[in-house]
Amino acid sequence: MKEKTKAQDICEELGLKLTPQRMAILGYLDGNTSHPSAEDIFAAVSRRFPGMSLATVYNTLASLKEKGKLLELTIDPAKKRYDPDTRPHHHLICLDCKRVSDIDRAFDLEIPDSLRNGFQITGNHIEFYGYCPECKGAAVKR
Amino acid sequence: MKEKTKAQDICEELGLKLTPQRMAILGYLDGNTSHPSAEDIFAAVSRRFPGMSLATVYNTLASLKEKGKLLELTIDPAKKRYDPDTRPHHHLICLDCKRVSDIDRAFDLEIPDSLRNGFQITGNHIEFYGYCPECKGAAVKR
DNA sequence: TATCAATTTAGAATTAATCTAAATGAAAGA
DNA sequence: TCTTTCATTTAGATTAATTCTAAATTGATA
Ligand SMILES: [Mn+2]
Ligand SMILES: [Mn+2]
Ligand SMILES: [Zn+2]
Ligand SMILES: [Zn+2]
Repeated sequence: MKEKTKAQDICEELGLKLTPQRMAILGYLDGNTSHPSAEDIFAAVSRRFPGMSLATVYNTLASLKEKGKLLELTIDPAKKRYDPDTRPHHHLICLDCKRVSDIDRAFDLEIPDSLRNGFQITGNHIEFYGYCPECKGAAVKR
Repeated sequence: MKEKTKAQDICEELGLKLTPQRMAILGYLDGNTSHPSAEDIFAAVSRRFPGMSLATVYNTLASLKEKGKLLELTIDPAKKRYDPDTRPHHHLICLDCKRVSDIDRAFDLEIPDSLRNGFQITGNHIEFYGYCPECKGAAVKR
């Protein structure tokens, strides 16, 4: 009997056709903690799958995001970054190289009604800023 | 004797020339809690100051940001938003209309070394998500 | 195997933001 | 007040991320 990949599982669960392009993108994203941009994903997947279109990457990311299988991060001002880990967690971004790292810790972020400005709050996300191990050595220019 | 505006004070402090365009932009930003985009600022200031260039808005925002007199927020995925309140505080964004509101409350966000992934952490910012008073009524579509 | 809607694709279009180079003008000194 | 200079403004071109379009392809179903 054939093994069923996690990529296949996700497509079946979401009612999406199993195309080779999707398999490649989902395969690349599975367990990926690098928070890649659309271009990053395109570059990586194109290597194994020449002829693939950047539009397909955007299409696939849109489907996954819509179905709640992918987070779109706005932490990098230059471009959107994507995260296949949809569990609630926070992020740390290097101000130099823009590397994004996970912070797996829960915080108590209760806000009294008096400070909610009438909003109904549904979620939160903490952005931590700093310098990654590779960049903090080059502290000369700061 | 002439009154000195806050806009003038800021330009003098930063060593910037007092141009009418800058005065208008700084005047618009002073005390503004709407977290406007560059286009928002351009639209508002153009009304009182026709002929103004959008490039001047971007130039002025860049100077202010560089000198630490303005925060650039990446909370809105579509465009950068600006905040003349540079004191540390957090934000609440309406998922419908993208209105951004302040959260003036301090949180204890200590992270043990073991979870820092080798990063040197210099700051943080919490994004709260939800629905503003105007939008939460229209909860039909959710 | 035939059918058809979903998907992929290349390229055009959109949009936020940056860059360029020429014209302008604020400010400092004569 | 007049000159000079360099920061600033400006329109328009450019870049880069993302979205859109419409035609070709293909996975799934019968
Ligand atoms: Mn993550
Ligand atoms: Mn604010
Ligand atoms: Zn780094
Ligand atoms: Zn709203």
